[in-house]
Amino acid sequence: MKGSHEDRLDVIKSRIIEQIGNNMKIYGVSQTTGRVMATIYYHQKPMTLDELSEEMGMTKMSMSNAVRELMDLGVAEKIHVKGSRKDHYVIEQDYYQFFIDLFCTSWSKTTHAKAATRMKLSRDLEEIIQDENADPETKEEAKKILEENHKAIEFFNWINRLIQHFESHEIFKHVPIKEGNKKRDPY
Amino acid sequence: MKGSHEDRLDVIKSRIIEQIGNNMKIYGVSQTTGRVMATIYYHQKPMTLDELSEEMGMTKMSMSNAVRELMDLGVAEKIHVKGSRKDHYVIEQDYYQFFIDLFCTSWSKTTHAKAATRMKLSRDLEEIIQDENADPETKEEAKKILEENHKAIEFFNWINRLIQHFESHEIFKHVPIKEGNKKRDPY
DNA sequence: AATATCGTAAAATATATATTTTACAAATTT
DNA sequence: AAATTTGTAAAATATATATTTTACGATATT
Repeated sequence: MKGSHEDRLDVIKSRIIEQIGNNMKIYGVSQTTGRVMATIYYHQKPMTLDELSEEMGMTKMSMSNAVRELMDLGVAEKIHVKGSRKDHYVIEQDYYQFFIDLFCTSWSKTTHAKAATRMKLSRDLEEIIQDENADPETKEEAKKILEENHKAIEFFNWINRLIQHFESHEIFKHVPIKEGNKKRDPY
Repeated sequence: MKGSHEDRLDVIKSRIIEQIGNNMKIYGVSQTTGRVMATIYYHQKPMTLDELSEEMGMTKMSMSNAVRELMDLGVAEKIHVKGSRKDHYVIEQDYYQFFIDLFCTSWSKTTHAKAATRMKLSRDLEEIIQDENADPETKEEAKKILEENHKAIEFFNWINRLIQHFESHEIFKHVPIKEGNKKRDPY
């Protein structure tokens, strides 16, 4: 009878971990990576690749890939535990900061490069528009695209400002975390 | 000489479309769907599946899948053009509204269901905690998970409020679109 | 009513992604 | 320095996703 409760708890835990794995897919990370993240989170202590491998029944290599992805996203950190040769990994504990990290990493990754590309294309378009030999119809279309490009660049700038709005936690002033978690304030 | 400018314009156009296709991947839509979206957008007129198929060099079936995905995300709309039997598709023209549609659709899709699951699990945990036969250690862990669950539910609520913050365009008060596009106001 | 057109479901194929296996360099212990 | 352990790259395999082909019902046209 005693064991059945533990079993139920394990079921609950694995369902939560599974759910988080699915959730993470919208952030653009693979299900496995999401599960690794959740596993470390619920373990409450830093974990090694071998522990993860054991716990999840997958190869160490997969775990290595997953934690790298998490570190790239800025939500996992490699820490040294003295007495052990193995790398240990910890996960951002704050849900909101976690969200911000994921959101901002994936967004800022694109905007800069994309805006730069657009600007380059805008210069090409300008050339066509300036060229006197260019066919008027072509020029007309170039102008339209140039305008679109301008709008796109403006939009990328807005995204950047939005990222800042989140990173600076300004957003919480306008969409407050209602109750609890007061300790996040010091950020 | 005249043709070369047109060619250059085509290159620019296809690069932009390609870029948008890549961009969209972070929103969780496939590259093809992103390209379809960009193709319709830059075409400036409603497009049919056959036109898209022709333009993109892919089967009509693929186009059908893509536009359905876009409609599910709330960024494309099927319209009737009189005189034609074929369905025509249009794309949300406003970058910001487009962003909001994508963001909110993908987020709200998860939160409701996920919060419900968590609440159900919380009730299961309560049962374990209340049960006098349960092992104290197990109870302790159940309490911890229950608390985590509570935090998660609170977070989902925050996400919902965040979605509202975007859908209501409140966000623009705090992260304004600097210049131009004044016509968006009436939303 | 017969014929043609349109859109999409279902099955088949092709492509991309995830996972494991194998191999090896770098660091650590003996 | 030899042997062991750790983490990861590269290649091989397995799995999932995207795309096309085929087939067919619904609607419109003749």
